[in-house]
Amino acid sequence: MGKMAFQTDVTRQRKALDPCFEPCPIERGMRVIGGKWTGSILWHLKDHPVRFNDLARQLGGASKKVLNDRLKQMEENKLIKRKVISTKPFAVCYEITEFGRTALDFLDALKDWAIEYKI
Amino acid sequence: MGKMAFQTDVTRQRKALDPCFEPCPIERGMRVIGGKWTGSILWHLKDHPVRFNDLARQLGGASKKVLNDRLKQMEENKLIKRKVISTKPFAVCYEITEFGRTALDFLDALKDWAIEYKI
DNA sequence: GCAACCAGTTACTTTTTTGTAACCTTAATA
DNA sequence: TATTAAGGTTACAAAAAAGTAACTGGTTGC
Repeated sequence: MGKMAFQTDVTRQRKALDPCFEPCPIERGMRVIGGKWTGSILWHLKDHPVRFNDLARQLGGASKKVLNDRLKQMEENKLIKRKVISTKPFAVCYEITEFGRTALDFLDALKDWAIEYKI
Repeated sequence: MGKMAFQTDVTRQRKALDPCFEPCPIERGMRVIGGKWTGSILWHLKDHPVRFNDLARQLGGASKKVLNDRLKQMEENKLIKRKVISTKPFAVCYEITEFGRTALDFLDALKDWAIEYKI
């Protein structure tokens, strides 16, 4: 109770003493892992690398453009890595990085939560 | 290896056998908890109910409209509850629900993750 | 030769989300 | 009496995200 930064009595309010002007860690984390498809993509890569068109097929709803945008953003954020696995028949795969793996625990928790509460 | 739903040999690809046409649990969960400000709002309510304008001040960056939109959406999703605590001087507060509380563990994990990896 | 597959890219439109500013009613304060 | 605060709402503009469809260029199989 003593740690409250403002009064919450009904009749009178003080100004908040500690507004968070910059996004807090939860907000920043969400911007990395919370984008549409981001979690799903990471989840699909957890067991083995996956190739672009396979990913597109597995993520039924995402267009190539959106998928490509998201993959690039995730590579920038070091969650995944793009690898050219063959040049003569040109082939690419995407694999999860060690850093990407650090997010799997809580994606797993999110998955369980969504299932448990029928979201 | 035997559980793979498609071949990943370099030269020839089969169709993916199990595309997820509807969003998977991770995706659905993100749509509930992953919206901009959603996590932060829930976090600010975890210790005690907070009033509308206090929330607006604490979340420095969010406008009243955006905050209001998000609060309504969160109430629809049963994460929070709006309570009129006084009518003569009209006063309202928002409090986290039991269901909302079930998301706190995972938000906590996200917060630690964001801090640990300097996101 | 022709079609199909790979891994995208490009241009464009549509939709969704966010932000801005003004306005509203009631109540209390200076 | 004028101002401020609470808890919003409204109309509108701007920006961001998402979707569509066509197209590329190389390779391989029929």
